[in-house]
Amino acid sequence: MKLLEAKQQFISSWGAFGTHWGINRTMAQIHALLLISPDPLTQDDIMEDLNISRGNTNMNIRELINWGLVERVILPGERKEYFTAEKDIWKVVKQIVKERKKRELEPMMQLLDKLEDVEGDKKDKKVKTFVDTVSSIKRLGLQADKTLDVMIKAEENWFVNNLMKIFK
Amino acid sequence: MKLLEAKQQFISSWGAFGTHWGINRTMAQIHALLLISPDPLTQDDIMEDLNISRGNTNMNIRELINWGLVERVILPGERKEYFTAEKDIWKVVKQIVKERKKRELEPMMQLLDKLEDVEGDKKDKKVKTFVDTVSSIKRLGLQADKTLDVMIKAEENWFVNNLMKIFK
DNA sequence: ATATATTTTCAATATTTTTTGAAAATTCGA
DNA sequence: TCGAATTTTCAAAAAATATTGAAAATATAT
Repeated sequence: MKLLEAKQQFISSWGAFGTHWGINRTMAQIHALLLISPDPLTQDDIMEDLNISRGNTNMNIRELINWGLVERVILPGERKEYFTAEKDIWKVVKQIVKERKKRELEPMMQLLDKLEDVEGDKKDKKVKTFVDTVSSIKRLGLQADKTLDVMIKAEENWFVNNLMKIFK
Repeated sequence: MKLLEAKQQFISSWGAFGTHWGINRTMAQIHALLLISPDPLTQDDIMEDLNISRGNTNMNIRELINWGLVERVILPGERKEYFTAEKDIWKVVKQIVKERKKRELEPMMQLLDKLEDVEGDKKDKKVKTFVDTVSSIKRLGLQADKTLDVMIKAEENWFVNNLMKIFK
C-alpha cells in the first residue's frame, strides 16, 4: 500500500473511531493528520488536506487545543500559526483520560452523591433498588477515579510492566 | 430529595452520559430505568415512563439485548414480554468492555496491521513518522487488548484487590 | 382456524449536530 | 498608524441521527 492511501485510511478510520467515543469526526481527523505529520501544519494545510472549510478547521483545532492534544507553534519569520500534535501515544492517552475524568466522571460522582440520600423507606423495594444501584455505581466509580489518577501520573513502562505482572 | 425526582435525574443524566460514549440517549435512558426497577417492565411501562414511542422503545430494547445488557423475561400467565437489566454493575461494565473491544478495538488493530507495512523509504521523514505513529498505537492497543481480556474474566474483588496493590 | 393481543418494521418527520462561508475582529510588519 | 494577512465568529444550510406512528408480521388463547 502506498503512503497516500495508507494515510487516507488512517485518517478516515480514526475519524470513524472518534465518533464511537463522542468526539466529532472532523476533530478526530485533524488529530490523526497532525499525528502522522512530521512537521507542524497551518490551518490552510489542514483545510486543503482534509477538504474542509476554514471555519470548521479553526473550531476543531481550538477544541483540540482545549483538550491538550494539539499546540500552536510559532515559527520564526512566519506570519501564519502552525499546529502540532503530541506524538507520544501514551501521553495522548493519559491526556484524554485526564480530560474525560474531569468532564464526565467527576460530575457523575457528584450527582450520585446527591442521589444516594434520597428520602424514603429503605424497606420500600423501589427505594432500596434505587439506592443499591446508585451506591454500587458510585463504588465502582470511586475505584475507577483513584485508578485513573495513578495511571495519569504513571510512566508507560511502569504501567505496562505492572499490568503484565498481574495479568499474566 | 424524593424518589421520583431522584429517579428522573438519574435517568436523564445517565442518558446525557451515554451520548458522550457514542450511545444514543434513549438507549441509555431505558437502561437506566431498568437498572433501578426492582421488577421487570413491559414495553408499555417503558414507553409511558419515558414518554417515547412504541417503535423507539422497541428498537432500543432490542439494541440493549444485542449488547447483552437487558434480557427478555417471560412471566407465567402473562401475554406481554417483560424486560430486565443486569443489576450487578461490575458485570455490566465487563459486558460493555467486551462488546466495545469486539466492535472497535479489534477492527482497529486489524487495520493498523495493514497500515504498518506501507511501501516506501523509511528514511523519508513522512513515511517514518507514519509508520512510527501506527506502530506505537498498535503497541498500546495490543497491550490494552490483553489487559481487557483478563479484566473481562476477572471477579470484581480480585480485580479491585490487584489494582489496589499496584495503585497504592 | 379465528380473533385479538403484541411485537416489529420502516418510510416519513423531527431533531440534533456539523459544516460552511462571509463578515468581523485581530495581529503584525512596515 | 495603516493596510494586508490571518484568525475567529456565528447565522444559515446541510448532513447525520433519532423518533414517530401506522401498517405488517407474529404469537397466543380459545
